[in-house]
Amino acid sequence: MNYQNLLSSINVTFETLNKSEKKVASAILADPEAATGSSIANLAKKAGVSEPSVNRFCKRFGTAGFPDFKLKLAQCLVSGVKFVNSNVQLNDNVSKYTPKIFDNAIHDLVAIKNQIDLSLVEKVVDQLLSARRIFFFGLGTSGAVARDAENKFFRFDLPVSFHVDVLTMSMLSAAAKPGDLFFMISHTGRTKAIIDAADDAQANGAKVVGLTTPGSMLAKKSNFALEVSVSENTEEYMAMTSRIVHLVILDVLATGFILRKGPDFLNHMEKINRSLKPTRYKNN
Amino acid sequence: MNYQNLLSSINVTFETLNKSEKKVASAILADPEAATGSSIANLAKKAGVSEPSVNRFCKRFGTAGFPDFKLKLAQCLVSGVKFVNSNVQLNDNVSKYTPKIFDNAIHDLVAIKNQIDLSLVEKVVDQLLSARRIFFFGLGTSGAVARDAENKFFRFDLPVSFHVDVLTMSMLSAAAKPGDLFFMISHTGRTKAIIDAADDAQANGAKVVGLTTPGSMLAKKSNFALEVSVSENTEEYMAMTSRIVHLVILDVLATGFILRKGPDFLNHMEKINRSLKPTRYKNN
DNA sequence: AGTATTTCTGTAATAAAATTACATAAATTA
DNA sequence: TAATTTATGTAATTTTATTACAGAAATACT
Repeated sequence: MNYQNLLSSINVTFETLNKSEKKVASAILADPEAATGSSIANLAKKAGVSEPSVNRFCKRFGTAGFPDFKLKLAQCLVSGVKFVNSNVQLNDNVSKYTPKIFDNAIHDLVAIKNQIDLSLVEKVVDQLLSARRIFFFGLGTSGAVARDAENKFFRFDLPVSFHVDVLTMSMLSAAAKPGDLFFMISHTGRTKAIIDAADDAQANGAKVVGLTTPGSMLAKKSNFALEVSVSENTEEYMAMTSRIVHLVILDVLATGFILRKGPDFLNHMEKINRSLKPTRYKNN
Repeated sequence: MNYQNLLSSINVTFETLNKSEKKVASAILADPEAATGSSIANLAKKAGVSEPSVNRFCKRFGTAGFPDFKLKLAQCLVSGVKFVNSNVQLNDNVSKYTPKIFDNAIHDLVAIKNQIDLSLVEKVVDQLLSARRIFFFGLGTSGAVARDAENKFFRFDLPVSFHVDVLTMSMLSAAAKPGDLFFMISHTGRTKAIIDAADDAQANGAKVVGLTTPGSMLAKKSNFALEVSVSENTEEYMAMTSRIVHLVILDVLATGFILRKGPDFLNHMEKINRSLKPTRYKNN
């Protein structure tokens, strides 16, 4: 049992628990923080079960006993993986919604970190290295991600551009050539302009990388689909964690690119960084 | 006492401790992991002191007692361990650097989540609510953040724009008026164009919010400084976690804004979301 | 349906752990 | 050196957790 995910273990196995264990689980899930601070008697009372039931519950989840359980629970709370009850509610105040927004982002990053297909990352880095030109396409929120990507990759000494204009996308994909890499960013993976451009680019022999939801239309049409699934219900209040994950994945790809280029390449980038000096005031 | 740094607090204050406290401190520092698992009797024996001495030690460091101390110690170990060894190395392969990039982002989000000044968040939300116009300014990486912010806030039924052009920034800040809100995004907080614009805007009676590094020039010049300090050395390979944190903070602000507007506002936003439907292919 | 068997859960006893009150020892000050 | 403060340990008390066991509930099997 991985104690980093003690809370989610409880969540996942909830239905398989028996009556009193369910009561204990509910009491803990309702307020995990509080659980780490309370005594076994207290928690038993809160859950409406006997103390030994709580103790048995702890052992069932692979801990030595109640104190050990509290310890592991406390640790798993720190790492921020508190994805229980982290939906923003209409009556939340600032001290409620703020950690929730953070927790959602953290939770999804942890999840994708563990799920990401490393060999696929490697393959996409290969593509980036061998591309003759790179285009980043994105609309709406993903437009900002595309812009961020361009801001990173233009330093790599090859023609990179980002586009948020559907007409430009049409023209570029119509004029695509082998050796071109079209990097399509779309959370839904259903944006018409992006899909159409992916089709055209591929028909013209260019390669398409899709950064999108698993199984989406874009994922299916991409030569390389970087699939990112995030928690639901972050959209209502527009805290879309998918774009956060997308940005981090682009960081990973950029890092992979630099490492493959070798140490000499760091000099090239240092040159670029130095150029920023005159745009800044000196410290203090 | 900040329990995130319990271990380093012990380290720092070590010399000021008295004899038996030093013994306890040494025993804990020698093997903090073990300390989290042992009983007070055990630790007392290991340190060569009495049990109440251990108990007093715990209270001195701001914890309720020994069990509470163990809990906080365990928590600080979790975040501390991750902090070590998460720098990308030149000879890292994909399975090494990928989790490191994720861990850096996760670590910083957890840190800021715990540090963020909630009353300041509330105040900035107030400003956003009462602003007549909102401008997001950012350059380079922060330009993408500014764009993302605009993409969120334009839905809020008030004039919002983002700018990445220094001439436009000059003109807008020169023409600033009371009621205008200038939201300046700059990781370094030393970008000349941004600082100058902040000065001008403020001189003209507009309010300035700065999203930047603690104590930076921009922080000092802002009416409201959202200060974000992130781990060093994420810049060399350009995985700048600061922008990730900035985006999440903007999510928090947007969420705060919506919640303050009340449930009716969700309808307004639903209308906006519906407008996207024809731009997308149907599922499957 | 009714009995047997297994699984679950609580009570009460026991054990372990932590805290407190107090007394003595050490250090500091006058 | 005596007075006072501070530090530390002993022992008692209290709190907390665990165990052993018995009765209840659920399940399986005639």
